[in-house]
Amino acid sequence: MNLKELSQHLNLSQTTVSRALNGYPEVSEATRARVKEAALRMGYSPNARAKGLATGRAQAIGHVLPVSTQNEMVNPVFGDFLAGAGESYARAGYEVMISLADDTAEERAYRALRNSGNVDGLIVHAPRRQDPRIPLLTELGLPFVVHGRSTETEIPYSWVDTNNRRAFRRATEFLLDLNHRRIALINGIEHLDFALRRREGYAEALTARGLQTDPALMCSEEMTEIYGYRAARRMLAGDDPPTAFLVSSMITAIGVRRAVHELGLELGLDISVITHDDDLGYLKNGHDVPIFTATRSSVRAAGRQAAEMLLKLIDRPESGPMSHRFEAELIIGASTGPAHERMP
Amino acid sequence: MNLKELSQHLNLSQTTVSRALNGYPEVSEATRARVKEAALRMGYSPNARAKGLATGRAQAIGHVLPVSTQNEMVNPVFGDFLAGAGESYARAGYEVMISLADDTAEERAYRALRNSGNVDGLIVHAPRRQDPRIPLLTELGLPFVVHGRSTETEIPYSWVDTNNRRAFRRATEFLLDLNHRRIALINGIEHLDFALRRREGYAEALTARGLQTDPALMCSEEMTEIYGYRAARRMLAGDDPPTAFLVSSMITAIGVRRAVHELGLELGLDISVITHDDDLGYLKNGHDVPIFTATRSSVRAAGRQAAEMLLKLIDRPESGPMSHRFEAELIIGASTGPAHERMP
DNA sequence: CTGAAACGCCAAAGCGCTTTGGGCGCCCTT
DNA sequence: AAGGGCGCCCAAAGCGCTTTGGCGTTTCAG
Repeated sequence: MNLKELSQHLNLSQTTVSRALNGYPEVSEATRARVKEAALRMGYSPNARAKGLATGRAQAIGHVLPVSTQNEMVNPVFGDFLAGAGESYARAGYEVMISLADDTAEERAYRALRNSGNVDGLIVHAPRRQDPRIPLLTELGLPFVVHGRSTETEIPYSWVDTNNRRAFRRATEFLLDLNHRRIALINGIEHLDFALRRREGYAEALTARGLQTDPALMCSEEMTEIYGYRAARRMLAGDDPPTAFLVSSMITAIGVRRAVHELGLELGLDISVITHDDDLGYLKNGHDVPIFTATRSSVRAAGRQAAEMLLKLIDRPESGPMSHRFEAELIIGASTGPAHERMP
Repeated sequence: MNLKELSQHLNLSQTTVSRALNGYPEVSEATRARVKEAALRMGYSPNARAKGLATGRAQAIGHVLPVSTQNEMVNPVFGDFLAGAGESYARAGYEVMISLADDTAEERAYRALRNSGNVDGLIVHAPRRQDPRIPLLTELGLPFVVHGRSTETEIPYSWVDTNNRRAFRRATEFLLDLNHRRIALINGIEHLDFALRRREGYAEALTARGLQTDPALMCSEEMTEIYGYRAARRMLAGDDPPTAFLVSSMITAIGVRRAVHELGLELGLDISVITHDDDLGYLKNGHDVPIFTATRSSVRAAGRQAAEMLLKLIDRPESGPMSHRFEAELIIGASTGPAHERMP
């Protein structure tokens, strides 16, 4: 059932049927009702490609997930981000298109995506420092919102981000206030911008108290459970081990906890842990008593915000680069406590 | 840059340029080379919508994630499934389109998706018992592959699934062999088919040994960490508590472990736990020694398989309903041990 | 040397929709 | 009674691509 058939069935022109369906005023309410009823009854719904060709809009948003060869995993945070964004998209009648972009042919992929006309705008995930995608997309004139930011990118762009630096500075200060001096940082991959900022916040807090960062207490990898486990085991086995860990994700913190338990130590008593908490649907940080002391910032809310922003940007591109920064909340849980000496 | 411009630039017709680019034989290799070179140099890439209109194929696959109002979370397994499927899609030049389908207007949503022409086929996630989407999609003539199966659906359809029943039967038998008699089942939502089958496997194993299922030892909810924690706490606090848990996901098992530890009990010693393990990228079940005894089946592999199947089905629909069943592997980890009495 | 087949290319129609630029009645005004 | 305005509707062009049918030129067998 297409427009032509529907219009023939109604003895109306395609024009009139199209206008009736799309709410244009040039058609009487009587025929509009008649058309709508018939469309519903006969199960008519428009061909999105044809509509897109004619209007020049795809009614779809692209999400580009960088999947490099070393970094094959899809960030578990993505699902929640999408769930948040999806609400806004659905309300505005937009679809979601996912591109798993191999980062070897990045530029060509983005150019092709623009030319394809498949999307009206996109969300850029996992920005790096000086991310080349930002100037590229700006040049291509494709509206986009970055989830995160890109240090050392001079040109203006739209973004939604958490104040990662401040969150990790605060968390570090909290541990310092509890008299911890050997604080380890189990960070995400540091060519990603958020991880960089977290390290900076951590380092700032230490320096402000006259402490040095210790390379032996810092590591940077993909945020898996195993990574947290191994890093904690390794560091705790060293001489002059840390008394506290600052961890980049709940999943990784769970690995740290496993290592701590295996060594017969107790969280919050022998070893303190603060983690960042994205407030994922399937991994809530406790209900009444939080499991971990954490810097919490809902990735779902970020998704919602980014989507709203992008839709606005598509609607009125001149409304210029926008940005929104979420402040993370410091949640005090049972995984932190005052530092004290460990038995050797 | 579109076809017309490119062809004018080359002093060729659109026909010839199109054929040159798409590998048709009616054009000499000399001009083909010339055309390809120019296309590359001038950054030409086709408009997917126009191409789709003309060919009737969208070169895109839809993934429909049911997002009901109670069940707002996106299954964390989805990312890995997509990563697996994405490899196949990319190789065949297909894009991915996500629909977060509200299950209230399911039928209309699927009809509209078909009419929209946005996808050539789709993957159905989270099938339920007697899932109405299967007859609907069959009637619509849209190729699809179900990730999972649908009990009590009579018409044939294509699917990729894990042998959930057998996996949970084996796991239960393993616990029974270790002399456990009070075995709890912390299941996923049982209106989803996979959870149903798991419960059946569990019940079968018990009945085969002359044991009864005990409603107090069975529960069914969304597979979050908190759920595992609460269920385990509640059951362990009851009189005649379980000595073993059979858990539906790693995340939930982590919640169970947390509860067990909080009660001062030790996994594998006081309490045994077997979990299903989807082999997620960010949550590997150990490296040398598995954390949990588990029934493992890679959801990524399932994604790859489902994608291959769907692409084949799109290519030759008459190649009929296909199916592939993965057998889960029973991994023996440190979370299980012989049953013995607990101090009251 | 001729006719047919093969080759290399082109013009134009068509995919399903939107949108421009009218056109035809009818009512209201003057 | 004529003119203007408005409400309602239509025909046709166009979005960027593929594909059908055809046309001139070579090539090669008979």
